[in-house]
Amino acid sequence: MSVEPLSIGKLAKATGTKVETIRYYESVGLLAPPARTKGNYRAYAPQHLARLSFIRRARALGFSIDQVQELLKLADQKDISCKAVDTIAREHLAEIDRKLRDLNTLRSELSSVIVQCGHGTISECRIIETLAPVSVAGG
Amino acid sequence: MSVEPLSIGKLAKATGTKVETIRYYESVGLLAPPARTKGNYRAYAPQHLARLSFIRRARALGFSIDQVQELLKLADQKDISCKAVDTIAREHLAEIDRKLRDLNTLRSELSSVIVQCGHGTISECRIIETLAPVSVAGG
DNA sequence: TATAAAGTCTGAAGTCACTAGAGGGTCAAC
DNA sequence: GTTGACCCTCTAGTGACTTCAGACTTTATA
Repeated sequence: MSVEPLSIGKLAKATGTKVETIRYYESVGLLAPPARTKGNYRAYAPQHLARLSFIRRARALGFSIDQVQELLKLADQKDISCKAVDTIAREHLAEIDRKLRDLNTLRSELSSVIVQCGHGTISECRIIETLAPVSVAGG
Repeated sequence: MSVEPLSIGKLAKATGTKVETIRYYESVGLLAPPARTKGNYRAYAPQHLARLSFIRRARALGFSIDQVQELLKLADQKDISCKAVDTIAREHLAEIDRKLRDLNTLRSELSSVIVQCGHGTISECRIIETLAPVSVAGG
């Protein structure tokens, strides 16, 4: 049972990506070139959809294109050893944990701002301090 | 008790930023211009350190410079109403929650890869699927 | 005190990851 | 058979830095 191929426009819509960005990803080797129709239109398979979704989300999380490439390699580990997979995964895990910590502290500060505003109080907003690890002397 | 001002190089080192990036942030109005020494060198106060730390972390989390500006405004709410603070904070909170969800799914997939590699097994790596919300038909 | 090395200054050009535009071809629908 | 939406390639523009050139300041060493 074969699946309908997607036009670039439909792929764009399905992933919330601009058409130009998809072509750009192809040009830098992030997304494999799809088959072409008789009229030279790109015809994407479902794997492209999954892959592009992943790329977009990983990019939105602050991973560089090179890092996304590495993560994608993990997914296709055929030509990569278990040890290499492990190393790459561990490195990314450490970075993800840093990001999670930062996001959580930012989140809790923002939501306390919201709560206080809801009560009509403008309180001290300590957003900056939450992500500034160094203690600031003198005050 | 006054605090030693920081040179741009020391500020850079303390925050893991390049000197040029700091000057760039000043040029786009993200970081306030510091005082200058007799020799026209930038002399940063501790507030700059906290602020720059915040900027770097927020950028690493995928917030644009404009968004970082908004977050910084929340911290200086003097000239901004409680309602505006609330609105901006809520919007950012929604985005943060999306990022947290994505990071958590990516994290759990990566750590299961690590566990399996630790046992010497290369299992199916489902990283892509974790961040590709759409179900892929045909297989 | 001289001077070399390291750090800083401004301004302009280069890079990465897109984004928009020009000029033209393809295709479904009327 | 032509109109309009969609697609093609190629080039240029934008945001957020990064690098470079040429000159000045400060610190370390002889």
